[in-house]
Order: sequence, then C-alpha cells, then structure tokens
Amino acid sequence: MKYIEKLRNSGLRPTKQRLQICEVLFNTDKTFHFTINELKQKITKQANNKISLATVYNTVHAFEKKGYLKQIPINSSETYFDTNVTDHHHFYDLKEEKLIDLENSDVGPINILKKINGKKIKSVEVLVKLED
Amino acid sequence: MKYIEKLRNSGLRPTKQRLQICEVLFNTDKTFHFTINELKQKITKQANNKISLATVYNTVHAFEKKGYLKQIPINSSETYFDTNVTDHHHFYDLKEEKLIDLENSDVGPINILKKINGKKIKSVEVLVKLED
DNA sequence: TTGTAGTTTATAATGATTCTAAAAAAGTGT
DNA sequence: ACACTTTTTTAGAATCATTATAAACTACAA
Ligand SMILES: [Mn+2]
Ligand SMILES: [Mn+2]
Ligand SMILES: [Zn+2]
Ligand SMILES: [Zn+2]
Repeated sequence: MKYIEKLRNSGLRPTKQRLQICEVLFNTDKTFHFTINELKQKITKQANNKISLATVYNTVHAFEKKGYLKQIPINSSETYFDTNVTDHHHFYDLKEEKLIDLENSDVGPINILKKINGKKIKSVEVLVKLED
Repeated sequence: MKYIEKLRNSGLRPTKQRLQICEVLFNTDKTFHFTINELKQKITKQANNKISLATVYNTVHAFEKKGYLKQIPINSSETYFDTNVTDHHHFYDLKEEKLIDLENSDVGPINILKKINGKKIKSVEVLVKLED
C-alpha cells in the first residue's frame, strides 16, 4: 500500500481506518472539498465499512496538522476541508453552497502592502462569493 | 435620536434594545470587529442594561440583512461581524486570534480572471493569516 | 383606546465538535 | 509467539454557539 509509508513517515500508525481515509482523500487525480460528514459517508460507501465519527474527526485533524489537508475559511455551519494544499483561492456559490477552486493563475498576483510588526504572512486566501 | 430614522427607514421598529445596539455599533468614528458575546458584554456595560442574548442575535442578523453589518469568513468557533461594510480585507493574527483591517489600498487590485456561467461576483475578500 | 403586527425574552432544542475512558490494535523487545 | 507499552478507535457524553419556541410585551396606526 502506498499510504503506509506516508503515514509512517509522518509518525502516524497506518491503521485500517487511516488507510481507508487516505484512499478516499488522496487516491484520485482531482483534489476536492469536503465536510466531515461528507467524508464519513464516502468512507462508509466506498469501503463498505463502519467507521466512527470520532475517528474521522481525529484523522482529519491529524492530517491537517501534518499539512495533508487544509481548512477553508468560510461562513458555514460545517467546516470545509480541502485536499488541495497548494496556495489557491475559492469561489463560493452562495445559492448552491458549493466551493469551486480558483487557481493562482486565475487571480492576479496579490500584493499585501501593509506590514504588521513582528508578524509574517503565513497565507493569503481569496474568497469570491457568487450570486445569480 | 439619530438612529430612530435609520431603523424606521429600514422597516425596523426603533425599540430601546435596537437603539442601544446602534449606539454601541455605530456611534463611533472607528469601525470594529466583534462576536455576539463581545457585543452583548459591551451593551451590558455601556448601557448598564440587561438585554437578552436572543435579542442580540436577532438584531445582529437583522442589521446584517439590511447591510449595516457583515460577517467575516474565518475559521473560528464564534462568528465575527464587522461594522465596516465597505469592501476591504483582513489580517488574521493566528496567535492573538484578532482581526486587523486591510484597506483596499493596502492590497493591490484583484483581478478574477475565471468566470462562472450565469453567476456574478458579489464580493471578493482576502484573508491574510499572520504568524510570528 | 383598541387591535394587530412586530419584538423581546427565557428557555429549550439543535447540531457540529470535542471529550472521555475503556477496548482494540500496533509497535517493540525478547 | 508472547509480554508489554503506546497509540488509536470507539460509543457515548459533554460542550457550546446558534436557532427555535411561544408567551409576554411594545410600537404604532386606525
Ligand atoms: Mn468550525
Ligand atoms: Mn458560524
Ligand atoms: Zn480548494
Ligand atoms: Zn474589517
């Protein structure tokens, strides 16, 4: 399995549950956005397997800490995560409540002119809200 | 009172509670960011008055719908609101968990090149995360 | 003043997320 | 394989921001 090493190298034991989650999250060309509950459903279907909700939370947070996932800041009752951890931006379709990737090349370069003393920029994220 | 008319023109009855909230939110030169609970505390202190938490929620949502407030998309357990409803952006200091305004002039012009069929852009918001 | 719609309020309900602690699984050394 | 330690999983409970409920209150116009 190709994810066993990835997990071990991260100091995470390659458990059955984590490997299943890796399959769902990373065994695809396309990156995607998801909520915890969407992910849980995918795992249940794809692996035809029960998994505890707590484990999904635990694993997603562990992967986020390792840099394999990131949260998308958005005003929604559920937290959205992204398997695309490169610098990029998002459309948010307010009616459909769906996220769409905006590659860096789809947005002109962003120049933050203001500086805050003693702080450095960790990320720059653009959220473009869409309406009909 | 200068807010009575503003409320009436918005189709909102100028109640004691709404006027108090207006004083706290709008009777200042500076705009600011707040959570519901911070706002409730301010009202309680400044007006030396009890106000129901439900009323604070109701009023903030009513003002948001009227365009007098906006939500700031950020991953925080509490929702942040902004009395600055002009187009502008934010620093988010991850350690202090504080928002800092970034005027449009502090950010170069943002050009969204990608178009989504049948949708138009409602807003473009930049969130710049800061670390030490 | 009286009627009505709008508002406030205490409290309950909701729901996403986190916590808990016991059972299970993984890793290590023998 | 076995014994032992550490990590992980899990069901269920707890937390907490937010929303819903419904009764009391208020603004306002006829
Ligand atoms: Mn969240
Ligand atoms: Mn929220
Ligand atoms: Zn994305
Ligand atoms: Zn602001």
